[in-house]
Amino acid sequence: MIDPKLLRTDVQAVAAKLARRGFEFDTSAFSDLESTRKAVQQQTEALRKARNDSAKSIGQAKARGEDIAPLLEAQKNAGAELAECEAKLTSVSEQLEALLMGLPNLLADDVPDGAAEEDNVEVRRVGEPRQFDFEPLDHVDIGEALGSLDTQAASRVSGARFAVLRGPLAQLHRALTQFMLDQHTREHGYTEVYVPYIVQADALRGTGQLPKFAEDQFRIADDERDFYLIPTAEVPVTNLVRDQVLSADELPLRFVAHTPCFRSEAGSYGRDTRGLIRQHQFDKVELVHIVPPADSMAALETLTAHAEAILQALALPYRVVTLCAGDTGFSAQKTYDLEVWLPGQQTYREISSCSVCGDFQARRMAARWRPSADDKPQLVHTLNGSGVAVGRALVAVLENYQQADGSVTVPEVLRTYLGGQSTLSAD
RNA sequence: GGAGAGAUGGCUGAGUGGUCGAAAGCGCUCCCCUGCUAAGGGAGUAUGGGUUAAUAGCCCAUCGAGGGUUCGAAUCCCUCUCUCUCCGCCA
Repeated sequence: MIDPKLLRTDVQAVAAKLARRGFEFDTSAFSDLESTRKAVQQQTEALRKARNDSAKSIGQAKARGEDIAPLLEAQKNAGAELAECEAKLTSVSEQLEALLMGLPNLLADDVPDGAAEEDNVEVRRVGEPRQFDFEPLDHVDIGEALGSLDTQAASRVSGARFAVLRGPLAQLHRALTQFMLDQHTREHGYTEVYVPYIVQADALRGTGQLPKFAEDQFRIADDERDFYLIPTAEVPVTNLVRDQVLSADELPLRFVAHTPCFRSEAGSYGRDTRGLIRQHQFDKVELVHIVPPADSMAALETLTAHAEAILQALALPYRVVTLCAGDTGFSAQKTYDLEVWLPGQQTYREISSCSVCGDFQARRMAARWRPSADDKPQLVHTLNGSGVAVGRALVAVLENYQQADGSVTVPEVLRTYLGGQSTLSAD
């Protein structure tokens, strides 16, 4: 959530910044609502004070043993007006809240202009795409040749956009996950956390998926319960600091979690229908930082470097792009995408997205810290990034390490996780 | 699933329908005293919001959450959530 005080003091500046995203902010609607809120709140509080004062004097009169009947009589109708005002205040506050919750974060100043994906700016390329002396296949063909990727079985069980991995690919998938977790915990100093995969709406509101992106979520609701499957570990992990006041020596917090992620992919019909690229369920190793405000921009570089380290260790060629204004996500101030080279598709595809959110999520979930014992609680800054998406890493390994005979070389760093195997091949 | 107990400020823990935003203790901060990391004395110490130049005052709200009764609710009533104990079941 954008700082309401900033909106009150300089709504035009906010509108101008939001316009960079292509977001049209109706400033007059906001200002009208806000001034109504102010008037109604002041009226309500004045009425409450009057009620409190008179209740207090009734109490005092009674304590002195005086007759309070006339005082009670005078109070008789005071409640109605207050109740009316309170109802109006509630209604106005809810409208204002809804409006605020629907506003995306303000972009960092150095985010490049642009409307969509093609306007993203490449920051650097790392690694050289391999030269093949044969026509490289895409991961679906490789996986099926290995007898390890079975989309038909998945569709029998669960329908489209699911996959079943067998044998070598299931193991490679597990090896990748293990490797990433080990790298982040042992080399990068992260605390591994295991978190719920099912959360309540408040958690999703905290990180920004709700209320605006309800159609992207998988919801589990019946008469008694209402849950959502997590679309990313960012949700349960970032919400670990919900309603907390952390002390300065607890920061920064760096969490890593491996979880499945569930996305409805509503609105992506017909897109990436082949293979593992876009699934309803996929695994991801997620990095989350909780930092003092002054450190958040530097932390984005650090976090991104940690994600890159995974691709470097796997010797996968990739590039880093800064998302342009129009492509940057709702909660982010600034985002770097890591795009891995996929020889089978002759293109770079997103495999990680690293974002700094400033105090946007922290304000939504009241995540705070106290710089020193004398200070008032202040909002922390939050960051998250994939380190990295496991399914897409699997795709990248298959396509980059494929051999002419249909086998797949196992990247060095994964071999210890596969019992020393150096090659995956069909039995 | 059955039975019971509980939810109060950083922590422990009192609390009566009215001067309770809340005793006391601990912790913490500052000051005083003390010749030495002890003891003692004093003051302060929740969060959010409004107003404001103000992290000064003043005002409103908050004693798990939401409703209700009342002139007035931490205190009474209802619903819900969570925690703990015992039994059952279970990976």
